[in-house]
Amino acid sequence: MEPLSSSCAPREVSAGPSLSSGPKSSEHCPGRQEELVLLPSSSPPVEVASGLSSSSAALTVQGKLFVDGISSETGEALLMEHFAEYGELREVTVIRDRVTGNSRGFGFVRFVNPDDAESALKEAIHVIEGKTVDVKRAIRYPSCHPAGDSSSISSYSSFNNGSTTNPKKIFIGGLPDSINQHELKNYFENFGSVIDAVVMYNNITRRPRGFGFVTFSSEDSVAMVLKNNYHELKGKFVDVKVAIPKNDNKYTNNRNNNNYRSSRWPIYDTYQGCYHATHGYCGPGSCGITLYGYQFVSPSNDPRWIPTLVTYYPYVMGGSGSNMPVHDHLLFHASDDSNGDYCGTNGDTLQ
DNA sequence: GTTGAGCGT
Repeated sequence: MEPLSSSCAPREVSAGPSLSSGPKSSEHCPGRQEELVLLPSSSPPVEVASGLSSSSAALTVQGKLFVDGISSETGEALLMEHFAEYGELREVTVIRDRVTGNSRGFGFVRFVNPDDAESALKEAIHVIEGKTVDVKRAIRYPSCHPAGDSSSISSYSSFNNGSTTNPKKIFIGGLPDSINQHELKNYFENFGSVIDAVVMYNNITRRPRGFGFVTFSSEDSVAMVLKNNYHELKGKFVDVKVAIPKNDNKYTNNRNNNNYRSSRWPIYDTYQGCYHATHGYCGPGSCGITLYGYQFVSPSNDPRWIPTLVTYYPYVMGGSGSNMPVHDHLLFHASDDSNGDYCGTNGDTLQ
């Protein structure tokens, strides 16, 4: 039997003819070109665009949106009718099963003017034929991956392009079953512009699995979110942490052993840092401190420091302090030195 | 118990 439709047909990503990606970093995907369209440097001052400068923008096709969850009855005409409200379209496609011709429940629209796509993305909710659909930037997956290895794809859409600092994505555990992604998004938009919000379901039972993810356009939002120890959604306290990059071997190796959940200091842990309106976030990682599980104390003479509880990963905590000994539960005092360094450092008081 | 599904021609 010949496979009728390979789910993994080799897809060549054809680089655009004249894409000058500039000095943008592409460390998130070693060995790959930044072949996809980047937002112009003169992007309009919309928060969504600016927040995507280093991550999602590199994976998206300008002006193109992925529309998921459309009804099986929804064809190109209805898709077009819906999205034409935002601007002129250059492409509208409903993806169908090659054999049966049935809609696979998603499609693509591409706007002539990418700004129109941004407008559509800003819409809180899209309803087509009475069905709430999920509208996101279309992502071009760079190539096919062997079964079981989706690591390089996942490193695109999650975390922060492989960057080990300043995460933009949070994990929310203990979600009430009744919550949907729009409610999740609404809540977290109190902390900044949300690029994506998902509630995870069991694929077979369709039951909610009790957790989800929210991706912000700015890491500052994550800091703000984590500043609160408690978040209440639909009457239930939920648990918010920095998302572990999925399929990242650095984590999954450990995730599969007992340390992941049972050890005192698992692969990641929570520490206390500070957030300051002017100086920004401060804690291990930004201060070069390799300690974790300690308390970070803000300068008493500057009330603008806000304590913040942050989940972080030990391996992230390198930098200038990577040769420091590792201790538990140490008390640091932040200092305001002549360099304007408000962070706790080697020279700070240990108690 | 609370770490991921999903995107083609």
